[in-house]
Amino acid sequence: MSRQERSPRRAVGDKREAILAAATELFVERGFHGTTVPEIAERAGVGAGTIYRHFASKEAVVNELFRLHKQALTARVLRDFPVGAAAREQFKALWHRMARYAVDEPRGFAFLELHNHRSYLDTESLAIETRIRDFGIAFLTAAQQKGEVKDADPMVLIGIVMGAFIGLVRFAAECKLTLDDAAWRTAEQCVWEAIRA
Amino acid sequence: MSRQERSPRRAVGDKREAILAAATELFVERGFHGTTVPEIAERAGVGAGTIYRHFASKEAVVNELFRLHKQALTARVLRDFPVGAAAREQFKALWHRMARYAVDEPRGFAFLELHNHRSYLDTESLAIETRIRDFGIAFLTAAQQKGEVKDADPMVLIGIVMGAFIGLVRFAAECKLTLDDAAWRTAEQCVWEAIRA
DNA sequence: TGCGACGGAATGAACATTCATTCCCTTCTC
DNA sequence: GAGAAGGGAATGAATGTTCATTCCGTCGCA
Repeated sequence: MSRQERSPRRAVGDKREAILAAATELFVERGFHGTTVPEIAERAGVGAGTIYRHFASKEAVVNELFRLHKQALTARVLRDFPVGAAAREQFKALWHRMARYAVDEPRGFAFLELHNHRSYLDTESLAIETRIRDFGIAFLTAAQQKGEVKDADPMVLIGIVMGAFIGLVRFAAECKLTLDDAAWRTAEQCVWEAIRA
Repeated sequence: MSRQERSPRRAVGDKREAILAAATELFVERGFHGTTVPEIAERAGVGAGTIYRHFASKEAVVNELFRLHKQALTARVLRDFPVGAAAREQFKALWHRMARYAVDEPRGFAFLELHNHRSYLDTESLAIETRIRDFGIAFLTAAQQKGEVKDADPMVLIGIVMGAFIGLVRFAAECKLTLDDAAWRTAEQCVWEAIRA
């Protein structure tokens, strides 16, 4: 509380945050079309009209969320990437950064893995979409040239790796089992063995 | 036309099938809540009211679809399973049966992997849901006892395997690349290496 | 006291579902 | 064998509901 003296407009930011948090939860639970604006307002503890004070439309909310969460994930994964390291180390770095994001921001992660977002994302959101994938493909291709990763189609490999990661998180969530550090390391080793040369 | 003389009631089955096929496509494209009943009717080439002649509600349609597709997949995977074989052979059998289903019935597969179906599936549908998973866990546990598969938590392993499979199919679909037999075999080998002891 | 953020009832559009009617096939009558 | 009658499937305009969005009176702060 005390640190908010600075900004007389603190309530603005607070409500905006509350709306985004409530919308993330509800979109994860029921999907975009299954969630109503009054529901978002209620969970956020604001009036329905207030949402339109901060966002142009329900679509604007979902696009803002997509960009925020995707950029948070991308930033974490790409920051200080060990450029010169061996592929094994690079893979470990990628895996554990994604894992930390999935653990720290379970709702954000679930939101991103949600649907066929396709139908309501705008072009800017879709452009962000491919950044991590392109990075992954570049990593795999480089590792293949060093002979550290299997010489299969990089598309197949990235599908396996990303799928395994998402599958693991989803499965754990469904079975309500918490993945500890050991489980994450075990899984990382398994998936590395799937792609190593 | 001439071959339809046999069954005066042919239209009944045909329309029901047409409704289910149209609904599968639309649910895959737009999700359950994003699809309207009149849209389903239009794509099926029937009147909106006709849908209610065959199904009690939109929810009944999606539950029927879930059961049909899930049972088709389950039947394929479990039929003539090589009970006595080595884990390596059993895994290959499981993988290639799932692969054949995904190739033969891409819409059915996409439908099953769709959502958070949770919110609109009835209890009967949810019960079917777990059959393949339970089978997979039994397979993994047995293989672990034979020392052929890594001794990690079976939940983690099944999450990786199922996730990798789904990720592969999704990725291929998104990039519009067709997986040929060789790609499927390569992927199978990769994923086996992820879990083998 | 004035200004702008806020809430939530009001609004119009879009939806799932219904129902009076049409259409087509079968069967009965002559 | 032709024609009329009956019945059940199909239809799509009509219905009541729910939704995204708007509007305006209220309230808190300066």
